Amino acid sequence: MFLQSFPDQDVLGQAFEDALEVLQQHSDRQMQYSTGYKNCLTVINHHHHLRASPSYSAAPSTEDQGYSWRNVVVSEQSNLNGKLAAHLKKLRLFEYLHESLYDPAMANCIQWVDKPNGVFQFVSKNKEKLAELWGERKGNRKVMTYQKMARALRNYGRTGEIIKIRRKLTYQFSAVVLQRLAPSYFLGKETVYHPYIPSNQEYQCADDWTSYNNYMYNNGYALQHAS
DNA sequence: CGATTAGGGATCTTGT
DNA sequence: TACAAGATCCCTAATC
Repeated sequence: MFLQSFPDQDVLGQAFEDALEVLQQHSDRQMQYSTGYKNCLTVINHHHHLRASPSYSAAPSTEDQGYSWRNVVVSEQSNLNGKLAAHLKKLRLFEYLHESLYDPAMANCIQWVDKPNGVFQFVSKNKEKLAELWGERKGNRKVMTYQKMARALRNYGRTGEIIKIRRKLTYQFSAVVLQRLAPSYFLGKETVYHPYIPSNQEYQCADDWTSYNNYMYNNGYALQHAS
């Protein structure tokens, strides 16, 4: 549904260039990123003016009615040569997590469980490291911990950006968030979103959903859903 | 049992 | 000033 309004290659390329320019101009502020790709992705996420507004009224889910698109409206009203502040709105937690999921360097902290459906899982051993980096990115006074980060994550449960999956350290992005942040969105591909439906059957996934996880959770998981 | 993980109320902080 | 989006603190419960 987004395809009609999706920018062509030239426009997208220009968006990347503009994004880089924005980042260079503000490299001393929030944009303390490690790679150019992440920089571009984050900034371009905010180039909503490149898309036609009707896309948003066609949002497929009703669960996110509570989500505020105020910032989107602000972005639509601005342009790259003008109100940069609108594009530099604070990075949000779910954006950071999504970004990390595409960063190979973070694979030891967070990874996809079911990528097409936005299901991801923190790595128990290194989840605190991810939280620390999140805190550093935000420039918090104190060290961010997984416990505090998870508290923010639980708040997403109310607004629907991310919901908790009944599996250890596992969460799922909402369809809207996934569409908004997924790189495939920028490549002009559509993705079909399937809300996570737990079953007693063994979870099958092409990713690293290995015997370790099966060993850890399968039994208890089945029991939980039997009740 | 002890360590993790999960959930949520209350309050504070920061930026718009 | 009001509100958003956490951040922080803290306590309890469930699970491993």
